[in-house]
Amino acid sequence: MPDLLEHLNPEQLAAVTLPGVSALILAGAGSGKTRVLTTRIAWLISTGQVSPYQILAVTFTNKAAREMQIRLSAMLTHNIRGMWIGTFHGLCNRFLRTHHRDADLPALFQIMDTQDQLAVIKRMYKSMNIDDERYPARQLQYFISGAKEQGLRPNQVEAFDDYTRRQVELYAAYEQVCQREGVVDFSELLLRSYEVLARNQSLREHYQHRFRHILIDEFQDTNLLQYRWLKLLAGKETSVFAVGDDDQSIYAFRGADVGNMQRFQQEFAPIELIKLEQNYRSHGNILDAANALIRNNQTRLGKNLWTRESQGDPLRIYVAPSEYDEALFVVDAIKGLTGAGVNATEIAVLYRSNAQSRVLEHSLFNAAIPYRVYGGMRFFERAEVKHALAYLRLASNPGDDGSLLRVINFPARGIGVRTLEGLQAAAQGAGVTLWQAACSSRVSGKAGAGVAAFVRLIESLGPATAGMRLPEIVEHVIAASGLLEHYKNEKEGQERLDNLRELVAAAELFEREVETGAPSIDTTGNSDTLTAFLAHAALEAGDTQAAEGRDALQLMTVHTAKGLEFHTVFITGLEEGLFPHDQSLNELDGPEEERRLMYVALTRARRRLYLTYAQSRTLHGQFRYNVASRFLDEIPPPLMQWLSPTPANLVAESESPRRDEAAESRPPREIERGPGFRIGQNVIHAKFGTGVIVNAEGRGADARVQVNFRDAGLKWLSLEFAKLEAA
DNA sequence: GTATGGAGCATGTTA
DNA sequence: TGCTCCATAC
Repeated sequence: MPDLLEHLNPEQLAAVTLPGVSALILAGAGSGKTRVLTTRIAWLISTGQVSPYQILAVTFTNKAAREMQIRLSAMLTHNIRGMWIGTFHGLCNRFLRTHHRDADLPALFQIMDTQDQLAVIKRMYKSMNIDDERYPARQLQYFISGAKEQGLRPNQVEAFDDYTRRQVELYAAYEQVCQREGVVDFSELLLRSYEVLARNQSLREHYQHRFRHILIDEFQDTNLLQYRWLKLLAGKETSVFAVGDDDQSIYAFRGADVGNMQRFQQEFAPIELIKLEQNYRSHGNILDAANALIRNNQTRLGKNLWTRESQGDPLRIYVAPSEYDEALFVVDAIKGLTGAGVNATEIAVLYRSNAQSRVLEHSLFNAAIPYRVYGGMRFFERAEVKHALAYLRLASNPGDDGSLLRVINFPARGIGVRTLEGLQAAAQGAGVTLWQAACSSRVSGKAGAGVAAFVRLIESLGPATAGMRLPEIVEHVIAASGLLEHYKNEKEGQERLDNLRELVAAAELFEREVETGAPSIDTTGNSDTLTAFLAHAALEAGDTQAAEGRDALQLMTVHTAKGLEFHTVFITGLEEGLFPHDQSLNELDGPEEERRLMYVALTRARRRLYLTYAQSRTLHGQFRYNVASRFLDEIPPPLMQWLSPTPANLVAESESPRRDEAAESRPPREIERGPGFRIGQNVIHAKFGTGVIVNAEGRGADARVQVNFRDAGLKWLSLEFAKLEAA
């Protein structure tokens, strides 16, 4: 058991073994945050201070929750099933399933994702004759989520103008629809749990007494409602252990409130404050650059990362004339790196906005470099998967109008717009759900036959699948609904069929995890595995893209890269207007949030960091010239090595001569190692023949030259491996 | 019920 | 520039 605490540095050890008080752990990037969190839990349990049952550990992403569980089960021999560990939404789901009566929800309530939520709003607009131009559905969706994340119900939202008053009315109407249909959106999970706890004293005291330790990951990302939820759960005896990094707060735009860190210090006082500043990830130059950059922010609690590692390479800066040249540079550099033995999965190309990936992808494709792009459509969000899930949801809760509308005529059953309008009118008139209206529908003719067939189909699903295992149920529903047949007959249906098969596989995996009691799967309070699976599908939307090959290069936005690390990182598009982004500059705290974003980007790299920008770029069909990002000016020049001087920075250098170290930041005219190699030098290569050196980078073992061969064209060669001879 | 085209539009994103 | 959404036409 003491070996749990081995290899912890003094600050980590202090944090892990804090006696039962509340604490704020300021954990810098790469400082072993997850390790501290999980080791503390393991320490609390293995020293017998608490049982797993008394611990609540909450994260933002399923991935983080899973990682915690995996690490914990490696550290402990205890059964941790009784522990509450998961995402805010997952835990609230568990809570509401158990206390659905107190929460005034049906036992089989369904969870809507953002797509479903938008569909509900649009449907409501139609029945209320709302002008979508004046009150865009998307905007109302933000309005509702925003209000809920502040903990506000319609009657609590302050409205000083007619427009807002109308939005509040629509918010109220939306709530009625959801309540009638037994569906909840993501923020409702939290708000509803919060309200149950706030209103029900005995329940609240039960949980406050139960949870002796509450641990929160990524505390800087919490919103106001999450903060208040935690505060309600924490009793007098509870110690709250909040881990976060204000410098990595990059989600203010979706409601995260760094102010929670100050709030926590005041309202949970007295608390312990521990800073984890030793970084175990990056070389010194990378950290120095990150520290120097973030020092430009005014509002921060203050931290300075340091490392025992060597300084390492300087940051490599490349200025490209256009985004195409930027992409070509990245491709060349990657070829060099993988050629020198760096695994492609250990290389990440980061950008500020998704639109930038296209040019990069194009060049990578042409160069036949396998890559993987993060972001975009996720597995459980695909249309065919959602169709299948809609049938499953109807089997368990036919009152779910959204699911009914999605599939009542898919595959086509001859139920057209007019029939549907009739059904909707009947439902509205009688104040019932569409399903009830459909059951008592007396539509005649073909449409009537279609509706009747649909009703019979849904009604048959329950009895037909009784006693089946989850994957069999899913398989049955896919076939009985006609989805299978439909996609088989569709020309481009193969991929959709594959996804449906994948859904059966997902059900299989899910069932296995339920049986083996994997703590990530939670069936507490669920009446059956199907309901749990449907909640799982909504709460964990799955991966964004199937892995394309094993050794694929990683492409993603800086936001997506948070929490990850790579041997080599390229930060591209470092231009004013792009990074920092134009639109952020008008926002309150926008510029500082952009800088934190850059800080996150820099600290992803372990060994090697490339910063690139394009002097010109076409964005949204608009060609424009750009100046270098301010962030490049905020990194001390001695830490940087310019791989391609631009006239601009040559001028700058002659105007203000820099210290001696600045010599490193100029492109190397002489290439160390290999006698007398220079740019412009003619060389001979055993395989490629004769050529001329046109570019060079790196020193020592890293030194590489770009040679334009007469026959073989442009090639990057590592001086260490390639046998080059002067001609 | 599906195909086509034009208008409008364009940060970041977890559950 | 490229997509998403909606209206219109078949």
